[in-house]
Amino acid sequence: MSEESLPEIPEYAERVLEVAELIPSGRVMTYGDVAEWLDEGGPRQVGRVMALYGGAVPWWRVVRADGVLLPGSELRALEHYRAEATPLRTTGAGEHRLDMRRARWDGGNDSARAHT
DNA sequence: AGCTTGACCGACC
DNA sequence: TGGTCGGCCAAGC
Repeated sequence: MSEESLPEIPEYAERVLEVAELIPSGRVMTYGDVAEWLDEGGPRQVGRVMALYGGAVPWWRVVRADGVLLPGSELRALEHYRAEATPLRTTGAGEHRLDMRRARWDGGNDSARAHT
């Protein structure tokens, strides 16, 4: 029998979304990191998935490697980062960017991480 | 069957 | 600090 009659979401996409849900509050993962964590696809594939189905998960926790806020949803993202106390940094132009060195999450291996 | 596009990345200058 | 270049992988036209 058929499994689902709802809009078919590729399994790869479901995995990506699953990882997005795993990212703890106040932390972020890059598109590339998610792809590596899944050991499949690439940053662009993850980006595509997020563009299509990201609305169903904490999309603001999946970001670009350079820490630039999601174009078009910067304000929305910024609100979340502030609420979650995600490490941010400000550029010379006064633009808000993520402090990737501190905000980047390795996937659950940071239990003993510490440094201020 | 080939070219363009995209919520990308790292290296270089 | 910031811009450019080449590489990357899949979907659309």
